[in-house]
Amino acid sequence: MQESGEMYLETILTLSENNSYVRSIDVADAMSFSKPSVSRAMSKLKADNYISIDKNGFITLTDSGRAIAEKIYERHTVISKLLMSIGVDEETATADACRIEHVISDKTFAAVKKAIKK
Amino acid sequence: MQESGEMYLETILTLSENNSYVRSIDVADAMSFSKPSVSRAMSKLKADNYISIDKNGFITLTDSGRAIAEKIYERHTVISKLLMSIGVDEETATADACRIEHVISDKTFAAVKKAIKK
DNA sequence: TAGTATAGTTAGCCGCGGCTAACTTGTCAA
DNA sequence: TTGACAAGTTAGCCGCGGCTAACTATACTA
Repeated sequence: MQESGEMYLETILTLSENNSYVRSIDVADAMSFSKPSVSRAMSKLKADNYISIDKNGFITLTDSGRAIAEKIYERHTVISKLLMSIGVDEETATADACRIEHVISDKTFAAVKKAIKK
Repeated sequence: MQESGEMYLETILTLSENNSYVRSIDVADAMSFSKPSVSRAMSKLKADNYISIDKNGFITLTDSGRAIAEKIYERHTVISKLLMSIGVDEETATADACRIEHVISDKTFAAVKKAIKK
């Protein structure tokens, strides 16, 4: 799983929470990517069994896809909060969290979660 | 400046501190990259005036190259310390710092430096 | 019913940044 | 002097992940 795949899954998850369905075009709009870029990405995610797509083009996360999406989303929220707690403005914190969330190890994230509780 | 360019400059800086000269082959060994990969990267860094290479193949950072290398190196050390201070083991902290150092904004890094003083 | 808008796909381009194979160049030792 | 090793370069391959152009298919509307 590459960083880009994680971003697609995370986006599908957040769109799912706010809408009754998610299509490729919704992902494309949300991420400001072209339709073909998203179409190809969805094909790969489907081939790897991270999402399924019904005959209407409605996208749902599989268990393994959801596991990744939720993992990344949790990191996103925790890292954002951590950054804001040390004085980073929300916009910057969100943008940076979006990049950090993909590159830190499980060990480090566990330590961050522990630290933020105090 | 891409992440890979930053890594090359940072590596050249650290090699410079420990050795009397730095050649492409030293960078290749340090980063476990092939000679051609480093050769091409050095050509680009030289074209963009981040390094100069003398007739012996000895590489030195220009002012702009050094500025970037030192910026990244400072981030590396600060982030490593931060992670270790919350209980991450040194190896993991170093590896993760190596990735985080390239993706955080100046604003966030400033906040991290401020926070770590306390 | 015909025209138009929307969604998706296919084909193919690009820059990035790794790689190998193979060549050149220079140095040093037998 | 020659042969071998070390360093660097050139040419070209690859996967990644964006992109546009152009096509198809569906559905709504005039």
